[in-house]
Amino acid sequence: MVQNEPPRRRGRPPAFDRDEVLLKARDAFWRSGYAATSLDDLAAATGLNRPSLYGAFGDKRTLYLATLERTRADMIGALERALAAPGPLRPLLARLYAATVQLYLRGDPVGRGCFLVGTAVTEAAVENEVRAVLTLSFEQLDGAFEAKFRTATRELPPGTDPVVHAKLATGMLHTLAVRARGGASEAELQAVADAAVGMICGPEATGAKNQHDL
Amino acid sequence: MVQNEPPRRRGRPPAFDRDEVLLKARDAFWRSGYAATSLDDLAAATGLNRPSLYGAFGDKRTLYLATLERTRADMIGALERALAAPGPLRPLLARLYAATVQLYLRGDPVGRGCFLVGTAVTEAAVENEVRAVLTLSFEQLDGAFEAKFRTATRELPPGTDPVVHAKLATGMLHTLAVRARGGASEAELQAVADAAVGMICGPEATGAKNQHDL
DNA sequence: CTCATTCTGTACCATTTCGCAAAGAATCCT
DNA sequence: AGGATTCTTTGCGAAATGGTACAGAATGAG
Repeated sequence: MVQNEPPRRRGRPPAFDRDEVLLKARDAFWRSGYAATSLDDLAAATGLNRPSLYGAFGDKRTLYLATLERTRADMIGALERALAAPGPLRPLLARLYAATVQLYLRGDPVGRGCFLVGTAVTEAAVENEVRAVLTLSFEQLDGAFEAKFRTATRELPPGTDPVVHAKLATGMLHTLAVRARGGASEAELQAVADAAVGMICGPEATGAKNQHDL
Repeated sequence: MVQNEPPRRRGRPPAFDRDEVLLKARDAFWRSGYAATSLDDLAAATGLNRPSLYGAFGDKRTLYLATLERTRADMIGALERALAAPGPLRPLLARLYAATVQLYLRGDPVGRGCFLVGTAVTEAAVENEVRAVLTLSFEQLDGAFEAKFRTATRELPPGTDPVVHAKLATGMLHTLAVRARGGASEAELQAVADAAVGMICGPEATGAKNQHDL
């Protein structure tokens, strides 16, 4: 599928790895948001100077859209991989949310949360293309949870609607993202993550085989 | 309590109402976010020119903090009023979330969501004072829900922990805010709101008096 | 080797942005 | 009325910002 023969460009070869630069640019946006990140910031963060950056990715807005789209794809991929893991649902979700907490906690001096929620949500009200990425990512998050829940109805509270339940599961990711960027501690975030798992799977069965006994 | 005798300032009286200006400035920030809103935008939105704005509220950052703090106070006030309304819990929460949906849908061309989530979350990673307001507002949201849930345990699923449940209830506000700014339709948001109420109060009892029967 | 091609780096430009100085206008105090 | 005080307005200026022109460097083609 993939062409392992890179088609030998003509002139001087780029001195940077396009993918690395994209991720470093994303980090810069992630810290301060789109509007507050200048081209100088991006140049410093990536190691390229402005004209090279411009030549490789176009203007600031286009570069930002590229980081957004890249992140959306990464995120959905990671979620689908996590949801496809074997084993019962409850620990699977516990791992998923715990990993999310760890991701959102990264940053200095405070957790940066989710790149999309932390930067694109602000721009979305004004920038249609940003909003489109956001919309798509939310649909895909909801969709991935929904598909998983359809195949795991026996591990969910009886009468659960997978569509509705999926929106709750995505919502828990949203609140984790927002809280992390608000400076919540690891303990707080983990408490929310635990609450999310309990809410989705129902109260843990401790001894009694029917979880709906008092 | 309140001094109804306004203490007669000395010189030329201001030609604007401070509160109105603050709300108009908030609207400007609400649309485009903090960093993307220039002083000229603020001047145009409020009707004041830059030096007047500066004289009345200090620099852009201080003005933004004032709008943030004002919004936090308004929001908590509205939430506590809604939670203090008489009557059973389920319709109370339904009204609360439905009103939130309507608020978050306002905006053009797309719902602006929550002012705090839509603008402060981005800045919070870098601006300590912004983060402080955000932290406080989240604590107060959690706290208000928790207090209500403590007095309404009989209307919640058995074994519910008010502290944990409150975080879920706040989380539903977060996802509504984020989704609204992502362009979600009224129907989508209302579906999330309904899901939130169902999640918090447990499955609706239809006919059977015990909601835990199948 | 020479030339075309592509990337890099310096320098530059136009615009925007924040902030302020200073003069003019409206009100209060005496 | 006259001065003190506070707000408004015009206009300025320093800095930052996004973007680009152009010369130089590194590579492939012939």
